[in-house]
Amino acid sequence: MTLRRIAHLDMDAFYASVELLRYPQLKGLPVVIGGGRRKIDEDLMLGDTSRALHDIPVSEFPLLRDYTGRGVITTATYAARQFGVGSAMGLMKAAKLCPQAVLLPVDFAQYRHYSQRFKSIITDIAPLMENRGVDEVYIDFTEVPGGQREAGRVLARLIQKAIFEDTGLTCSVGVAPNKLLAKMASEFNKPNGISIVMEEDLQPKVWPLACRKINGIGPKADAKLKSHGIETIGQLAARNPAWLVQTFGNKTGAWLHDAAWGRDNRPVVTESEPVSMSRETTFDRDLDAVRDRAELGAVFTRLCEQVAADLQRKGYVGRTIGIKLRYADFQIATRDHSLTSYTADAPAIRRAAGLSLKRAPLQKRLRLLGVRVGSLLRAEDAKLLPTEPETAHDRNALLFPDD
DNA sequence: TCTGGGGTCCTTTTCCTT
DNA sequence: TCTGAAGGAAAAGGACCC
Repeated sequence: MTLRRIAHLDMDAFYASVELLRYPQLKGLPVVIGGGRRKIDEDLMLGDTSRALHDIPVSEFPLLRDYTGRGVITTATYAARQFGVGSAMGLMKAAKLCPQAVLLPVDFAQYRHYSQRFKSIITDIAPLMENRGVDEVYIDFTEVPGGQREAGRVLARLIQKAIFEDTGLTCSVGVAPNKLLAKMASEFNKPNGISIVMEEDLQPKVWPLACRKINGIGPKADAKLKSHGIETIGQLAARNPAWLVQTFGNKTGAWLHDAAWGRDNRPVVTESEPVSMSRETTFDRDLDAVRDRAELGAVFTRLCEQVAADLQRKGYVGRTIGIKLRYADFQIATRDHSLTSYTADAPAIRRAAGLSLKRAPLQKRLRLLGVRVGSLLRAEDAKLLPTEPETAHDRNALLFPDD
């Protein structure tokens, strides 16, 4: 009998593990990987190619105590977590808790490299794989030879072993009848574990868990559930679906009910097209739209150039150009503007983004500025479309001088 | 000294057209 | 010509995830 068997594979402490492959001398020390400002890169003597990375003495690594500026922790090693520092914490706050921690810059190129490696190992064994970011995937075991043995445990073990032998990295795998349960299962046995969940495990294994463990229930939904006395998934499952729909809306209500009963028929999707691309940056200090006009204009232009370059490199064009502002008080405003034709051209994006920016409130000081291009189309598909000339109005829409 | 960056998806509001 | 309903697209905001 073929049962639907879906696996969720999650790399264990991915960023930190990759860094420790490069810098084994840091093993066991508190290490924090930081929300990257260039200063950390300058501090770390990566430019010195005369010696191997593993020969850099621990004493030469930058420390959290020496860091000044904005940013958050992306990952902290277990040794660092002992001091109470963890993901999403401000670096300045973390420096108080654990000043002696080594601070490494986020190195996405490196993580992407290892990401591609472990994913290609997986698809060699099981071709139906869905990407969920750098360190996570779903895999459809159902039709893979051996995918049914021990309800998926044998194949999960094989994949784990193949990844470890090639990269030295460990991962945790959950195998279940669907993505929802597989995602939960992969957390049951961390690190380097395998967890098998069957339909009949719902009540004993899943219902006692907090609602927050359902992928898709975040802090807001969890607080609302709690306000109605719903703490566990079992308590959620016990609620009348009509009441859930009435309280949370049509879509969310029905979804909450299904999720609590372990029902999910989403397929494993092997490829998908991007919907938008964006670039954003947090300033070293909050900027004033008037007084810091020149600086803002320069950053604005750079963001447009970056997102245009991203589009061109990946072969996409878009027609909805938007901006995002985060004010000093952390309020967010977005504005966007749809063009009549598709573009990946930096000046065109800059003009359209300028139109959007003109419509946003600029009284409060700004903490972050972002530029986004949406309604994407593959560049070669867009060539087939008729084009309309831009209007003079669009052309004259410069808010900030171009440097 | 709080709180990054890059995404997706959903809901609500607004605006335009019929 | 005015008004209102209905529906779709675009815009804005928010929740959530890695």
